Amino acid sequence: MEENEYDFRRLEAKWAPIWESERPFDVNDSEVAADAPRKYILDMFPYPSGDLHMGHAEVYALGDVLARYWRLRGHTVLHPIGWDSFGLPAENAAIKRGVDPREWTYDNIAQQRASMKRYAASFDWSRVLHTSDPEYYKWNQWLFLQMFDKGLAYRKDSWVNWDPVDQTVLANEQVLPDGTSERSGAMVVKKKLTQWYFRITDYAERLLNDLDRLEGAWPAKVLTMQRNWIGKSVGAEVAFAIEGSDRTIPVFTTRPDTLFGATFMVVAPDADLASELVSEADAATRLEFQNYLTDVQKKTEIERQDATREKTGVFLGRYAINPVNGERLPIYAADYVLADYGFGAIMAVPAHDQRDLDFARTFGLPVRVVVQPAGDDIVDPAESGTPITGDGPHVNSGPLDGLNKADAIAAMIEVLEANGTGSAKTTYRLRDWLISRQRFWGTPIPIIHGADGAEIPVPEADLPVLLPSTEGLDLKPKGSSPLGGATEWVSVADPRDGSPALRDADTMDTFVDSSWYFLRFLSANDPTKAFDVEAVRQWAPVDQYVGGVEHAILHLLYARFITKVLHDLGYLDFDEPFESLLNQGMVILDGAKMSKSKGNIVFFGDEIDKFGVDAVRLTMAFAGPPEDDIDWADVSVTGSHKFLARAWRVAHDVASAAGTNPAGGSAGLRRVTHRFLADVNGLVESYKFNVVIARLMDLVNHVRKEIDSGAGAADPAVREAAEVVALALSMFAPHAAEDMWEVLGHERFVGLQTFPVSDPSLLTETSVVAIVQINGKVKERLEVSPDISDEDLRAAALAAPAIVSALADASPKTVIVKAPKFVNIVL
RNA sequence: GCCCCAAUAGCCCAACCGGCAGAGGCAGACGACUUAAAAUCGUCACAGUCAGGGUUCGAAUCCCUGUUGGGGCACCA
Repeated sequence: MEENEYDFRRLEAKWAPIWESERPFDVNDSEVAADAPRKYILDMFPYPSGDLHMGHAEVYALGDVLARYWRLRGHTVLHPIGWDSFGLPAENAAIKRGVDPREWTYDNIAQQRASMKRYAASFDWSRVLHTSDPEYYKWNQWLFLQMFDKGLAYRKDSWVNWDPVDQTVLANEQVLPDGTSERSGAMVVKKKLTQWYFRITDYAERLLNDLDRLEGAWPAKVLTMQRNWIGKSVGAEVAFAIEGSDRTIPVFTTRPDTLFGATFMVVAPDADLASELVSEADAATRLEFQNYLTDVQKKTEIERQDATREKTGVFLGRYAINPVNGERLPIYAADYVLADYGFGAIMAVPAHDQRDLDFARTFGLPVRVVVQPAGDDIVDPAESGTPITGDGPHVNSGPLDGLNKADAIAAMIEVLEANGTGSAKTTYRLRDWLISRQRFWGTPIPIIHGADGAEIPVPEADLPVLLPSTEGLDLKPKGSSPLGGATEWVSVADPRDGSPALRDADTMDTFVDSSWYFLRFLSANDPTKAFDVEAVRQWAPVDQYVGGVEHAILHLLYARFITKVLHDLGYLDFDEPFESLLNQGMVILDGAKMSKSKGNIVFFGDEIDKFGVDAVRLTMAFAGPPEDDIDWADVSVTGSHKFLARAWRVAHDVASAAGTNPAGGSAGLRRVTHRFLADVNGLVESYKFNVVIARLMDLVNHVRKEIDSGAGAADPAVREAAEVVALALSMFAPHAAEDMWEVLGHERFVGLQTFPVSDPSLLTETSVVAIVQINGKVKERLEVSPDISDEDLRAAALAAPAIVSALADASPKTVIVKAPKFVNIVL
């Protein structure tokens, strides 16, 4: 192929080695001026399973647009990349093939890294990290110890989510709404196990409140999902005495004002409380309860969550005492009450709660109305089956009678507090983050268990606790960590006195790894600390984060949490990690998600081979708004390729010398060029990459026209336009843009240039077309000066022959004038 | 069931504070170049904005109702 034809293969072969050796996008902190404007642009790092796919192609194309944009705006941009390389797929692959997970992982990383280089994203390759490197996970262990020290990492015995396929526990966040594992797809079962937790619930209120600060900078959808997940609810805690017992049952309610309407009490069958209460009942009741509990535990999550199914439960043979009126309330166990929310027990107010009403109607329990909204058609809930949930004056409620809901709630809390039987209380749906996993390929938990049961942190000097060799180790999931089988590794001396002790054999959830990696990038090669506080001060928080919405809750919530913890520990002076967030959509095909089983996969490598890196990247950005899915069947990579060829040819046609003063060039073309410059910032910053490209195409069309039929290739305005095209195109198609820049006679690198400033004096038109309407219908177009006054335009419109004849002798009622564009004559 | 978002040309998508529905692309038709084709260049056509109602001098844009599609939540006391 000749050198004057656009050939993406030649351009890729030419520029890749130059970028590789010159490293234009590496950031050396010692060379960045203290007052240089900086941007930290971060793309979610990949998990190394196989080669890159089209989803990666999209994130890294879009992230790179933003990174390159900020360089064009004169910022020093940090744009790092690494690999999230611990995790189950490596381990499962290793088991299947009998190899070390390390091998599988680092082979995949090598492959992805090569593809990533070929993709020419402007990454700083000097800061690459892999979370499975001891140099990285050492600091994971350090983080764990910091949290352990503050009581934020702890072990407890609890019902946990167990994935029977992967044979490990899961965090709540990893269980899908249908009760399956987001990893293996298996139906998750509950198991009672002792596990490590991070105390994220301590941060629930801040995690919720600080979402307000992200309003507008994060997608509204993500904010909503996080708010839902945290699930704050405000109400009161009420203690019920139990007849024949010294203990009380605390319950949480959002409606303490309805306490006089409580007619029974329900505890979760799988809560310890239920067993405790029933233990003193008669044998028949105990047996009935046992059978019920067994039934409940056999239910899948889907069955259990079906709100439409008939309420079930058993009477426990015990009574609670209503603290405000002394009434005896029978206590039931029923599975519509959850063991791990609130206190695992509720007061039931059937008149005002659908679930309680359903239960009461099934079991023939009394229903007492205590809120009576105005209106004749209020039917007894016991009859209608519909509870009264609206506001209204309270009745049958002693001191609360006549009060509305808000006042009654406040009054009731006062009563409870005065009696010492309750208080205001807020609960959250969010539970503590279960971080231990019974698998090999993760960060070992740096704890030693003494013979006396003490949990002893591994001394910081002994970090990292390295994963043992897989030699002779059975990685097959068997319900306990494979590390437990590494006898030599597990057996250690107690740091306190040298007596025999055991290492904790579990590894950490890989979401721990990714919860702080953005900090590690800032000093990725520093062996002495997790992150450098000075570098953090310079770069963090992340200005722009780019990645998939599938991490809306998990990763983003955890990263926010860990950031706040590190803030509180004094390491960070900010407490939100990501200032703004862009969620890109998915790449799909023919309306469906690509999947191996459906065989509708578009392969990254194939597309790049066929059309070139630039065309694929351009297509990703041009397809539509970034948050929308891209149907690969709807886009034209060929079209992108054609445009790149067209743009590239324009640079070749330019006949003026580099440095030519554009003044005096075609005013029309200069106006288009400067309009583009005036608009490009706002467009990129509002993520309208597709519009930027459309405008760029428009600009190229104008230059083409100018070259072919206007003032010609020597017009300095043509050079000016071609240079702007090269600069702007560098955000999307770096090879083509870099080559254009060279052809235009400039020193490399186009990606390190800055946009010229738009000259406002070039933007104004010499004349504009004003439309004249009569009753909203366009009747005439007038060519007028752009700075015409309302009065002059009005006069011109009324004097226009077409208007005069259209009006005949009708006289206008109103004339609305918006100079210089618009006149509407209303009759 | 509840909440949120969307719907513009055959297709992907633009349209600022309400002011001529079109920036760009794909697909299409025609023409130039060519022995021919590809490539390239040029020209053209195509919708009245999901439906119905309202506000307004004027609505794709604001409000209401509905339809369709997408997403989130859902026995959380």
